[in-house]
Amino acid sequence: MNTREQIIRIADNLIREKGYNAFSFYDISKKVGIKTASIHYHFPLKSDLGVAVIEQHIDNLSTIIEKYKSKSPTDRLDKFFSIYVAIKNENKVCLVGSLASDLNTLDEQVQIKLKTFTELMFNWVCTFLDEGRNSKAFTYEGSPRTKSVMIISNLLALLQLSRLSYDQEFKSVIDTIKLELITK
Amino acid sequence: MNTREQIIRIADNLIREKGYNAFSFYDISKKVGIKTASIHYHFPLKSDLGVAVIEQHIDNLSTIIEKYKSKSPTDRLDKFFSIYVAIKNENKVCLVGSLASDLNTLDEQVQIKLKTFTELMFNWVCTFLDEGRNSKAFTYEGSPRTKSVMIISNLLALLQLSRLSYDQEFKSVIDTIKLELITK
DNA sequence: GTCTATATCCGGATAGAC
DNA sequence: GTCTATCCGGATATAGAC
Repeated sequence: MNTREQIIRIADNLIREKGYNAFSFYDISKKVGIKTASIHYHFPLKSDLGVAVIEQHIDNLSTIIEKYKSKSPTDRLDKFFSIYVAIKNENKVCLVGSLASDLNTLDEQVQIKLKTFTELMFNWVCTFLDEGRNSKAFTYEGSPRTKSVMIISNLLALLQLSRLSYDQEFKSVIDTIKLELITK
Repeated sequence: MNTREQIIRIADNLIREKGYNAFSFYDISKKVGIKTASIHYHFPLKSDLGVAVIEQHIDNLSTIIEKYKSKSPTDRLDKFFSIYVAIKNENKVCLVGSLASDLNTLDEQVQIKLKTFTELMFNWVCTFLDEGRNSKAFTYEGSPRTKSVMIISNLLALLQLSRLSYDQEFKSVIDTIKLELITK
């Protein structure tokens, strides 16, 4: 992994651990082992780094979507859950949840990129919820869009609340979402 | 409203608009019309102000809980929703959602107070969900605790996502939560 | 209770040498 | 591509006058 990629990876972790406005180039410099001025060579502005972090997430999710596009809605749902389980295991929050709270303080480019990423995630979930209902694999009230908002909301907020001592509920929420979708 | 209360009110709004680490004593000083040094007279440390903001929320919620304690579970559910609708109308996020993202950067006293407030909210929702199921007003899968986590998660994250262009879903999510709870 | 003045620190950002 | 050195602005916080 080259320096640029290292910086992105560390920034991503810091954003999801402490928040966008609480992480600094100095934090990164310590972990990468270069000076803050050198980080500016790769990313002139902090917002350039912010954009790059989100683009990395877009790339990763795009790869997952492509890889799972011919799998069953249930498989895609499980993959979706596994993304959040992984974040839970590192005791962080998801990127959207972290940046959404700071939205009004972000540069416009970062806001726009964040909206692109969020749309991608929503469209993916919406698609497999819709297919799943058409194929009778899933049952739920409301439109696929509304249901996707509800499920993504559950996972996003659950990560935030987990750090506030609602740890033990994480698994049961996922189980209940699946139960509601599949049994009825 | 005295100066101290004004400061708390403005800080609350700034936290839910920009995030804890993005608001400053200077922001408040402009709105109150006093200098930053004067704010330190009322709240020596920023964390003292943070604690006071949360305590204000605890007081407000306690009043609501008391006022609604003999009302029906459905009435209490509607009151619960109305809290988030009000926040939505001011285009902000809720206190817990805002502070949860920055949790690891908050002083211990602020973290502890935030946990107290979150517990109060959860216990309230949990109580009327439980009573509602016992009285056959509500039907749902899972424990009252799990369901309360799911519903609070929906609202908390919905406020965050609303600012990212999922505005039009706000009402339909609330409608769907009610539909799922009440019809089946 | 509010002010002026100031201390101190931290963070983003730039210039220019190597 | 990384360094040293530096600038600048912003933020918390304190001292002491009024």
